[in-house]
Amino acid sequence: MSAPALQSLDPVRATTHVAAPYDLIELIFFAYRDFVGEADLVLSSYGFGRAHHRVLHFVDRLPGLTIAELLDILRITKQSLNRVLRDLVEGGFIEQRAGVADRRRRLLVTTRSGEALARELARVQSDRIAKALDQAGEDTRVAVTRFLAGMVGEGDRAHVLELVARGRINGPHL
Amino acid sequence: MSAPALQSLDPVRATTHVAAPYDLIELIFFAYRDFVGEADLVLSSYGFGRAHHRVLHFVDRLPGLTIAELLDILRITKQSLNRVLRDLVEGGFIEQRAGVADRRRRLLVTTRSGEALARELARVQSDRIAKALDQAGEDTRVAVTRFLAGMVGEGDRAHVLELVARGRINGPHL
DNA sequence: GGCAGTAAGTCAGCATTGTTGACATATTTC
DNA sequence: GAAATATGTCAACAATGCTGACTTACTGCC
Repeated sequence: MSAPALQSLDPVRATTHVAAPYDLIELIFFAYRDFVGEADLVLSSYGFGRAHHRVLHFVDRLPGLTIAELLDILRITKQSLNRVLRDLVEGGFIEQRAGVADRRRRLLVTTRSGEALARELARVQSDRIAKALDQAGEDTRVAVTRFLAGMVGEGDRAHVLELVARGRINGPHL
Repeated sequence: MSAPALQSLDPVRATTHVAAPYDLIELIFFAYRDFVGEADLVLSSYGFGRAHHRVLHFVDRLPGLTIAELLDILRITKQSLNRVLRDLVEGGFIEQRAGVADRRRRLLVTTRSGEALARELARVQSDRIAKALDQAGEDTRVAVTRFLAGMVGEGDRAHVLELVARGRINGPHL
């Protein structure tokens, strides 16, 4: 926090407040609407929805992911997860393997076609992000990355950053 | 686009690609999940959901909004909108007035309690944004605003920016 | 004045994706 | 062997999208 006490000492701001970032609240809505909307179009041609996308994405990025870890990432119930996971497995996009150390665990991995779909979806989203970063100018990427990380709940932030880094280690996927 | 042709001329990048921004794809997911999740908690104590929030928010920000404009913002069908709008009207959070020039139009405005709820929800989201901006350092706000605007579909961007500006004109709401 | 077009409301039914609760199975750990 | 753990499954329900069809009220225009 950068010197919050200054605010009440500043005569101009003493009786007023910092304007609430309504522009950002609204831009987050519109940006997210269009960001996921474009992927939805691709997904619907496969008979899948947004929930399938999330599962496929994280399995592609974190091969060997378990059900428990996925539930923790998505914050949904296992019944909801199982419904979409079943579609993906039956469609030949995801495979399950028994864990090595613990055979109760199901390690999830993408098949060739699952990987292809995940990458296709990531490409349309990456293109949109790349254009937005490009238009926004220098240093934007670092600022945006920090901002988004700061938007994640404090208790979960370290875990999220670790997951994102884990995904990166698996390579740029290109 | 900053000199995309350079990429194929750069010997280091000639056979490879720019790494896809997987970190940003994932951070957008986690940031949005927690951003709306916190508001959902408040909403559920009123028996409302995310869809009610969106309607209430934009009506509070753009008093006198018509059904047609709201449908264009939310990109849902009038049947979906009507379901949640009816809840908000019956709950005494939104009022409808006949249009002045065109009496077919319903001008939507928040009641006192509707305004209070809208502001309460905006406050928790503003607080999260303010903290994230603060942690991310100087110049972040401009960069993030530009980035988010760039994420909006090109065809809709001018309209979105106009709406956001229109909302701002109504005052800082504090 | 009457008629076409427009803004909005409504009914019915359905899909996706979230929820609870209860219970089953396989495996590990103690 | 018993308890705990990881996962799967059945059933029912809620929120929020959708399509299609039809109504009502009002405006604009010939």
